[in-house]
Amino acid sequence: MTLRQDIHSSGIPVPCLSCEARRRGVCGALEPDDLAQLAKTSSRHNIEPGVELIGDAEAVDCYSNVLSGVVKLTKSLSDGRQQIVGLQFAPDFLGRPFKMKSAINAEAATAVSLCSFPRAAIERMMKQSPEFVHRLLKQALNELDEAREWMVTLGRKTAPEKVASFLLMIARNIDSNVDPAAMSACFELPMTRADISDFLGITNETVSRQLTSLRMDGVIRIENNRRVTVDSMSRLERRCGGRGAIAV
Amino acid sequence: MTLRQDIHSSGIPVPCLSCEARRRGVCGALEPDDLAQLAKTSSRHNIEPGVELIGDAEAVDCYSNVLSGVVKLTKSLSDGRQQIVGLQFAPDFLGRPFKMKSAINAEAATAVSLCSFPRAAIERMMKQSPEFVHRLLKQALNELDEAREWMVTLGRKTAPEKVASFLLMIARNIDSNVDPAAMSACFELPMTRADISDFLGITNETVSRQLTSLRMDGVIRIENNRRVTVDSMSRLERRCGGRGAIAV
DNA sequence: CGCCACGTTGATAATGATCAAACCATGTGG
DNA sequence: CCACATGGTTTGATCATTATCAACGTGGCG
Repeated sequence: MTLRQDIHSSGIPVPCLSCEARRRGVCGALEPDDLAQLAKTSSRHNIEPGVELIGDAEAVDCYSNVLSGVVKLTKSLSDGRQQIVGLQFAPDFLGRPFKMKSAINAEAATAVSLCSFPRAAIERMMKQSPEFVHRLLKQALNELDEAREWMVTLGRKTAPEKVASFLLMIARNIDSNVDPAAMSACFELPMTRADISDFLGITNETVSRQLTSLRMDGVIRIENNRRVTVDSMSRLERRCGGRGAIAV
Repeated sequence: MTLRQDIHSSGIPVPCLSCEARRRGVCGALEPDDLAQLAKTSSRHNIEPGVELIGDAEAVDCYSNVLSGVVKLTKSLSDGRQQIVGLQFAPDFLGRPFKMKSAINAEAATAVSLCSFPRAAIERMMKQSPEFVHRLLKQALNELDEAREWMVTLGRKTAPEKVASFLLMIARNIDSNVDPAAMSACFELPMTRADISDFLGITNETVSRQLTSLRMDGVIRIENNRRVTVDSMSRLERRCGGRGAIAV
């Protein structure tokens, strides 16, 4: 009864109540009315690792919130060389407004759950809720910052620095319960060595070598290929190359 | 007479009348009233090459439209390694909404003219004009696409491919009067070899070698270090590595 | 004139790619 | 249960690309 009343008074659709996308994602911009309208057309999906979500040069007919898991965004050259140009974690918004065709490929790196909306529903929401567009802008600018951060890594860091930077980034994104100042962290890598190499612009052999090098030096422990423990975050940080921004 | 009436009825501020930012930039989103309001606080500046526009970790107190020239956005590691993470041409919007401090450095690569607005004016415009936010989103997404395109270049292309890709990008951006299908193009490089190397994640020596290699092969001519003529666009394209997107 | 910043060219070294083989965990069918 | 295939991973040997170091050219400018 209390529950029903809560729902009634707040007007927030039940599946949205505990959704991360409402707390930190784009849905946080929406009034209960808008949210209810959007929720009517939404659908949840559980995706297996490796499944392609958006094909390159494919028409985009839906947008999604990432609720859990990791999605990798890739671009490929015609001779097969591939580059991962972004990773999306919950509660990121997946999809490219204003473009009919996607120029990138989205694929589930881990098991992923999505909350998907038809294209038209998102477009309507963009028309009727300025705050929603505002949120989309914020997310786009964050992704832009991240992309540029990785451009520095791709263009100017050595292989050891690249791998260290990658581990640090994953540690900070995957395990949100680990606070940034923590001494150590333990987590599952969300992708294979080959994926990591496509992310860092190096070969999987080099990734492997750098990981064993970090292991030999006692910076990390590798439990079973995927599971990694960082014993000393500060030592890992020191291997990421110079600080991103020049100290003031 | 007809002209005066146009101006009067449209109510567009005089300096904005022939401004590229109104035709293709963010100001195109604004109604005459908004435009007039914004124009009151705007100021134009001519900047010399090499002048820093936004310092890393510096408070951002104004936003600008690029009216002419090229602005380079850079990020640096503390040991001096530098990466150019973006180039802005007219009529791009310069500045990072929602953040007090810039994480990147903006510097005039060529002579640049700007139309600048105080921070508060832009924030007000974002509140009162949803269409303006809409445009900012579009620009941010375009910059994101470009950044990701360059991630592929940085991570997966060889030095010769990088230099060819760079020339192609410049040819397409600088000389907007050259239609994309043109056979040849002639333009001024907007930056030094060192800048180009910071953009491509290679050394200036390598840039130089690849340029002479292209010159030897008759793909380009180098008039005087800065001035370049591409004799055959198609041959240049063929040296950029596989097509960005896999053909359908 | 000679300085200075930028650019080119050459010789050598190092980083990371490539090729190849072995390894390991996992799942499958005899 | 074990042989065996499979995909991902590790490790080693060798090679290629590109960085580094150094010298020289060139054009503008006090």
